[in-house]
Amino acid sequence: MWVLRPCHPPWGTESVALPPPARISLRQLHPSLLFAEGLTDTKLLAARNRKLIEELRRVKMKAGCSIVEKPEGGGGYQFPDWAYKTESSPGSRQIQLWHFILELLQKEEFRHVIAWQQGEYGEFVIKDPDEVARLWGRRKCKPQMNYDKLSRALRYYYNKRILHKTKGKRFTYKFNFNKLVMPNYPFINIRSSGVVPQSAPPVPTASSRFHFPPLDTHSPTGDVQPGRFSAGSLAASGQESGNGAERKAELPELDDGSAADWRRGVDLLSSRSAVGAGGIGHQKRKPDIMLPLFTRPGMYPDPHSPFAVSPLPGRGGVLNVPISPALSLTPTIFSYSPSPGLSPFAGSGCFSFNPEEMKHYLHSQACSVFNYHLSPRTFPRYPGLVVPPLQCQMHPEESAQFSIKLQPPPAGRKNRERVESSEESAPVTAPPVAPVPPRIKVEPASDKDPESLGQLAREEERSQEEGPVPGRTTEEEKGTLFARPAVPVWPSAPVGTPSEEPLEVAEDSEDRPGREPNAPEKKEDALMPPKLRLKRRWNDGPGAHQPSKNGAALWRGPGPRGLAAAADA
DNA sequence: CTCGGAAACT
DNA sequence: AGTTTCCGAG
Repeated sequence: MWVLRPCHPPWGTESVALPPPARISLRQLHPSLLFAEGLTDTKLLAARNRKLIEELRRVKMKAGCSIVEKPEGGGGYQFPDWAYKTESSPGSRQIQLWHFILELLQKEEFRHVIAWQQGEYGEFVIKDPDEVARLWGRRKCKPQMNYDKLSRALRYYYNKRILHKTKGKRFTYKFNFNKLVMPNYPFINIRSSGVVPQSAPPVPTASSRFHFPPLDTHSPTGDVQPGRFSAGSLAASGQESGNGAERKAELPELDDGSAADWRRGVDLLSSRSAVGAGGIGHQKRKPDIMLPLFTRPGMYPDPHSPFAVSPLPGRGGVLNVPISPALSLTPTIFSYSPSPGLSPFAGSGCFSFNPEEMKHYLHSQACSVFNYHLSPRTFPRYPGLVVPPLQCQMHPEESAQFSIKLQPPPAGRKNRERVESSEESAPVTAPPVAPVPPRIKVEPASDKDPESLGQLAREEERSQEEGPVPGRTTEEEKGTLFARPAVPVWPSAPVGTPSEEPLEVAEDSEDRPGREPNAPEKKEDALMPPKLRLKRRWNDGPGAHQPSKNGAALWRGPGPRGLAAAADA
């Protein structure tokens, strides 16, 4: 079913008046459209509808409306299946902010607005907050959107651990790809997927790569097509909210590697594959592992993007039947497979890896864990593969000692180019890069990093409260981890069995070392109301335990909020 | 700028 | 559920 969402055209000229927020079924506009509902020959329908859809799209563009297609339509997928989060929020089929952010990050033309941060994997900088907000607002038909509001939305991701803030860097956030993508499909090499301009391999040194499906060439605000994402997976955030309601905010640590996630994912996907994958659900079962066909790293324009770029141009809008990478592409030897969350892999289910590749990956992961604040849990367990603790090769700009992170200061708001309505005017040409001052920001990495200590304390507390938690996200444990890498405990029979027990054992043994010193803090923590303790665990800073205003938030009393808003509108 | 509570909105 | 809107506090 198609829905017309009156909205500003993504890249249209200046927004004049906002059409009433009505939803118009395409059927009304186009009675001849056939709908798959209740019909069986979806292919036929899809074929026929495609034409009509094209036509409608044209109409829609004129009207300044965006069309969103539901997966059941059987036609081309406008948004990734998971974007609709059908499992967790049946009614929600709107693009989510983080999807949107990813979209922007993938489009070269928005580099001047938002871009991956150099040197930090998964980290991105909003170079032009106002512009990003504007784009977001346009996408969501919220003309009043501004960075303040947008950033509030982003902050909501902290607890969900989709994002976290890079402290000390303005407008800089970081995706928790650890949770979202990386651990799941480290070696995926999807051939014939499209180009993602701002993309690059997950980790600088990794030859492993995966491809983010191509975006529509027209608009990243996707008014039209964010691209062919895998239809199947991505219960991503959905998992948190859906089945994992209980653990949602309460036990966020579980998100990261619990076998439960795996199972959940499997169940989830198997149950939805029929719908989401449009009839190719059967593919999900067979993770054919093939032998390598690697390309050399370094061909990627942006080594800091978690996404690899494909040398091949996308195949346009033709529908590739999406499959569920979470299932079909996940090598079964991965005993560790956390939430099949954000796994934007497109359909041509062809990926490969080999031991060499694995080694690369693991090394890279090691680097990532340390340098990029990923969780050590991102280490998959590979039988017989031991990763030497610290032998990461790094790119020149990242080759600083582990204890020190060198980063150019973010282009501050003042530094950044004031592009007036760049959207309309600014051609894709040289986004005048803000002249980066010669200053170099030197961050002490581990020991002074308050996160580490606090985190450790919280880890301790957690294990007390919740018992041995298999799926902790122990980002900041990296220090310990690398100082004294635990002997990896490889599950004995991992192939074909997402074993959990061995994993947990390994997990535990890994997590044990060096937590004593934090006992005091732990008690302090224990005194804190549970709710407060939950917060900040992940993105914690020095002030993590200070009883901020939080709990005793000011009571502003209820009251119609909309009035004021309506007033100034 | 950033954080996060609260309430409203979709 | 996922924001959007507002806002006080750090």
